Amino acid sequence: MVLAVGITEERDGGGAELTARQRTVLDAVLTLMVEQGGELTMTDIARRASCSKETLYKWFGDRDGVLSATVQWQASKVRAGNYDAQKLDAAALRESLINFAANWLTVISSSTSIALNRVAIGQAASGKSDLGGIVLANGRFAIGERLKPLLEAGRAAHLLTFDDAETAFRTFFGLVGRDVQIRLLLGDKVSFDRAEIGRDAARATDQFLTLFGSANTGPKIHVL
Amino acid sequence: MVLAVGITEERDGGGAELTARQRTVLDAVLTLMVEQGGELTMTDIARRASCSKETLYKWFGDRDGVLSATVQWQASKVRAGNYDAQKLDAAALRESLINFAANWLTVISSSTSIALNRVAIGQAASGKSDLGGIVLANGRFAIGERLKPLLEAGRAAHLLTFDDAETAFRTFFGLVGRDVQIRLLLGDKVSFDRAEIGRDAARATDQFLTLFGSANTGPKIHVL
DNA sequence: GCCGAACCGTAACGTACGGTACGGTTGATC
DNA sequence: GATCAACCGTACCGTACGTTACGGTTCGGC
Repeated sequence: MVLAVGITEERDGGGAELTARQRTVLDAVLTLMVEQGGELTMTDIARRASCSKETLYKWFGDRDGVLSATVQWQASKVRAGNYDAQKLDAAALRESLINFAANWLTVISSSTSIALNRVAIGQAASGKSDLGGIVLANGRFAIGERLKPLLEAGRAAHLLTFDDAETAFRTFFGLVGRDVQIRLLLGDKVSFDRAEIGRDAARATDQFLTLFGSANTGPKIHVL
Repeated sequence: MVLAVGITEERDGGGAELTARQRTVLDAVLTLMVEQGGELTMTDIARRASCSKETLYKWFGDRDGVLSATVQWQASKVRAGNYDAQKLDAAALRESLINFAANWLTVISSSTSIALNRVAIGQAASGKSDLGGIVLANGRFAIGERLKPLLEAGRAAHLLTFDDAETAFRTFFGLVGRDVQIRLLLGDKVSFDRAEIGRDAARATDQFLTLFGSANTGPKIHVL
């Protein structure tokens, strides 16, 4: 729950201690990020959120605090439920993996995620207040921790074969994401509707099962 | 010689028309990007390059022009030779793929590439002067165009099976890059020495061959 | 040796923006 | 209805930085 945020910074992680008003302010920051990219001034934020700059500074300390709180606020909204896999057979495993993949693709192709990652990357360049770490912890690493139990359940059920869950997950990550995220971050217009996401998720999952599935339980049809 | 800085951008691609002095200036910008991240002021650049700001503006128009010229200058240096594959057998194909993968991993994990991508992504957020497009064209898409002939030669030699070279390449891209690039861009310290790159390149290649290799020519040993 | 072009170093200008101060308003508490 | 805290809107301040201007120096051509 509490996110360790580097050496300094020990803000709460989930936004649980934010007032409703503060949450609406941070939502305003989010929409502003999406609308005009990383270029948000404190004045912009104050105007959009209909609050005074003084209040912003009182609540969040400085501009960096506003950005940091916004990233964590968004992160706290993304958490999806874990898939606890009972009665896991090959079909259930495949379906769960496809769900994970589709979910992930939906997240990274959302305009909110793109804007947030851009801000965090821009910040990572200049070094202060580890937004990149927060985004990683709530994106890449969070999904890894949520997926690993499923992979290990698959292994326990003799549906998957691998030594290291982390390594297996990283391959899954690569098969699902491919070049999508970097292209989106660099401004490439990638059309990505629901149907396409579903197809990609299934393809990535079947490729993953080809690589890591036990001999007797490969995918039904290997779709290239 | 004079760089057009208009709406549409129709700059020359390679920096072939830059004078030696201009190239050293752009190299100074590159090292500055690496050293202090996206935060470079015109004064910084002028001081580091031992040139006057007036000259910078004369040569490149404005700050954006400097950044854009720098990105293209770096891009013009990255082009590596194509692999023309004669007498292609399974071993040669595998070796070429591993070379591609290792090369690519080396590039994306270099501090220059990271700095450049960060600048381009930051710019992509604000919209003006498509640095993201330039980086994509010289990174992701350039390597795609260089790899496809090899893939198609592999198919012609009945070593690979796929319908669409683009799709096959994107899977290869995902297997090679996995989460490396996004983690590096977000500031995660990923240790990545030459040995590790070699191992990753081989693993990704063997996974790719498992997925796309013809039945009779899989990888020697499937390394998970 | 003179001229002009190119360029360096630095100073100066204008503005945008982070951060602060302050008067006015709302709303809860008593 | 008096009091007080929280907050809005706006004006204000200081500075950093993009951009321009200018005096001084180097250097090739004649």
